[in-house]
Amino acid sequence: MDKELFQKFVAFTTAVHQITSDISKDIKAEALTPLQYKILEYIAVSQPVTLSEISDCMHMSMPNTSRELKKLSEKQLCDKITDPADRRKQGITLSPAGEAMMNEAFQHIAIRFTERIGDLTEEQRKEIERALDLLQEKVFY
Amino acid sequence: MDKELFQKFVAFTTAVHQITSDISKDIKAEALTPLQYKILEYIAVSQPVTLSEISDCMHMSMPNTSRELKKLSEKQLCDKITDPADRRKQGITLSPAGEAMMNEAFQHIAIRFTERIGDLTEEQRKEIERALDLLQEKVFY
DNA sequence: CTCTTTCGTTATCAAATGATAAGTAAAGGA
DNA sequence: TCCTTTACTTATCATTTGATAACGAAAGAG
Repeated sequence: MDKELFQKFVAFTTAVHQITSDISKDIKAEALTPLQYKILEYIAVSQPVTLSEISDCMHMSMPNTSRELKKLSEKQLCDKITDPADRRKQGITLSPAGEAMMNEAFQHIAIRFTERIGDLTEEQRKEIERALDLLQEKVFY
Repeated sequence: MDKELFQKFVAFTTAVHQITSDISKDIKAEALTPLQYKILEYIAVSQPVTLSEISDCMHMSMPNTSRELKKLSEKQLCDKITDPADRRKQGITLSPAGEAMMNEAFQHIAIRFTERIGDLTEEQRKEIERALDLLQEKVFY
């Protein structure tokens, strides 16, 4: 019953949400809804992905997932490749245009991130890296 | 241009979003929309708060903020108190019922958090606490 | 070859959220 | 006093997102 630790956890996750939302606020590029952007982000880091996986991880129903993915395909931002081993499944990847868009988005985020930690020493960055590793391994796995 | 650090940052924030969303998935209690829940969460940690502050921090327009807050008031989950020093302003707080609801929500989250870190030693928890403090101070401030 | 299950689609409807225009009331300055 | 700005409200409309029913096509089991 680590009450203090839990409170820090809550405050921390709140701060992470706040900062990432600030940092990527006006990013959601050309003609993308917030949901669509999030889906692209997910595809970008988990490529290749199946529709069911997106549906599970993002807590959305298959029909809605299918609809949004269709829109993304129509915008030429992602590709669907039917799995030859099981033709019901589709491997979804970013298209070259999708990669380009996400790279640009990540670059904007990278710039703001750099501003944020700009005045830290090399030693402090190492510390931060260790902290990130630790938390990701023990808490956010 | 700390590329590796930035990549860890992205992976980390993604993981935090993923885990917090998993952890608080089926929480959004009785007759609350996701937005309304987030607003309550914000009020809970920043009490008392003005409408403009909510509007700013949550990146929503004043009219929409006003509308959602009206709904929350009608549900008796928060109170508005006109600032006697400037009667245009309203200090918004959780009502007793709102406090109760958020406490319950936080307890559910606390339980899942405890499950998550249940098998760690006291020493490891101290480490985690230090890591949270460090990151919050240097990165997510 | 049926039967069932898995993976995905299409269509449709309802609810939540975003955007904008117009208005009120208090505060503050000239 | 009059004018401007700030804080918030009300009303309205468009878009996004969520939920559900019904369907198709491939895979796997018996």
